[in-house]
Amino acid sequence: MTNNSVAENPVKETVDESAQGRKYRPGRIRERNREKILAAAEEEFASNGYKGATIQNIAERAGLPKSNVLYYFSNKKKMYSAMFDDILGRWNKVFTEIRPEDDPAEALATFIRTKVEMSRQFPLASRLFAMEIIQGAPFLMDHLRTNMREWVRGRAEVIQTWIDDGRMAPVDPVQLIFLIWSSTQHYADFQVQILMVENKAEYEQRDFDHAADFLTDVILRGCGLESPK
Amino acid sequence: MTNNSVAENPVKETVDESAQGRKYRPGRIRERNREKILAAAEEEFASNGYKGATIQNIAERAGLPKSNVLYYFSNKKKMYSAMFDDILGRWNKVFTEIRPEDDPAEALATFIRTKVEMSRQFPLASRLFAMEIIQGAPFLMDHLRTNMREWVRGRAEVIQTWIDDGRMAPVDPVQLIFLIWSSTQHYADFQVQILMVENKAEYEQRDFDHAADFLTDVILRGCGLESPK
DNA sequence: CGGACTCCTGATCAAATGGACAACAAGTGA
DNA sequence: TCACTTGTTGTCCATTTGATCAGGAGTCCG
Repeated sequence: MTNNSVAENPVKETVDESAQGRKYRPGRIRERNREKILAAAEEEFASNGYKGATIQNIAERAGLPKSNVLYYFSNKKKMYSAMFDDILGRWNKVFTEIRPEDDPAEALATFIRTKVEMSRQFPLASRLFAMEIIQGAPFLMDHLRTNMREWVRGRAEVIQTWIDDGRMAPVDPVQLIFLIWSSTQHYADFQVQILMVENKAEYEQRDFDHAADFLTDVILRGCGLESPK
Repeated sequence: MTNNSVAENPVKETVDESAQGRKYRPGRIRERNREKILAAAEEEFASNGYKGATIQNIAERAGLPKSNVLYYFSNKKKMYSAMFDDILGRWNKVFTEIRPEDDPAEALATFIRTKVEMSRQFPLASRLFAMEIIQGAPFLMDHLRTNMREWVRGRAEVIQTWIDDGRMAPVDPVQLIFLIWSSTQHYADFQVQILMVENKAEYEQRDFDHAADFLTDVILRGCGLESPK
């Protein structure tokens, strides 16, 4: 019936549907509980996938009775969508702009570092996104088709002008974006594997710094650029 | 009770537990149905995750009654494990060996191409693996801790000797393996996203060739190497 | 053909789960 | 304090799902 909001407008402010026609301003209670629930939902959905996650578990993680959770999000699907609205909103605020007049090396380095930083700050978001895509993106299809496609094309064009101006090696710009995307995302998504292989219990800040250094170094050189600084 | 075989020995021949103490040679029927079921399981688990997958759906995909599926794999967990045994076995057969005396450029190029080819040939396997890791690798933990760790360390050592001999730029070998891993895996795991961004309906062979070319080009140059041939 | 084993499957069940609902509590502005 | 809105929660239910089981069909071999 009410179609999920992610598909329609991924970044809009998510107004809770059960507050329709209100005359009172919605108190803090609403906001606070919404946040608690969404945070719990991120954990639960990331650990078990959409179908595997249960409202009961989300409720427990949030420290609320199941009925109360269902009061805020009338069903599982809406909760999942609201969660992605949240995530995509957070991401969009951080996503780097690049311009033709920027220095290629610096711009790419910033992009890489920003994405690694996002893997550090929002690992759950990254994993949720990955799981959605892997499963065929039933909820994010529209977002990919519109916003994401435009985003990639925009950056690719800029990179292409850099290439045309002989400011970097002639590499496929779209592939380059995928490369940066995947290699940075990897630190969040495959955390367990990385930790296991390196025999560590958990990440430290310097692991991310080290990763970012390595990636900028190799990828920039791979593009015929000198790492800045 | 019977612990999952993946953890114990990822590559062993998976003998079906319900054929114990047989005096007759197990007919082809068994083998054929096992394969049908495991293929169906790959699809179903990859689409819905472990918890989201249902035996009923797997049965339908395999064209068998649910009871029959449960005759071959007495429960869901064993089916999931058997599936990973299968996958890891397939992978291990393809996994590239590298030696100190190899040419770095050629060895790395081969590695990259092999992994891209695996993304093309076994996209479901790749996605299943990714989902497992993202969800914390409850089933593959032991595999990561032993086989995978050794595998990475072995290759990293070889790469390090290349570096020590001045045959390539001094980059962190383990990070380099992660980079290759993630960027190649990406073509299978994020297929939907890539197709959507590039506005294509499905992959063609040349997409993989193009991707492999791009990755070898950029990564090798990033390691201070010339692409071979 | 007959026994021994493998293979197949419909019926059945207990547990889990998404969600509806109604009664009740708390907050809010006049 | 009153009227009205928002928030809370226990109870209940239909469905789904993993798994069991018993009986029967098919296959193989002497």
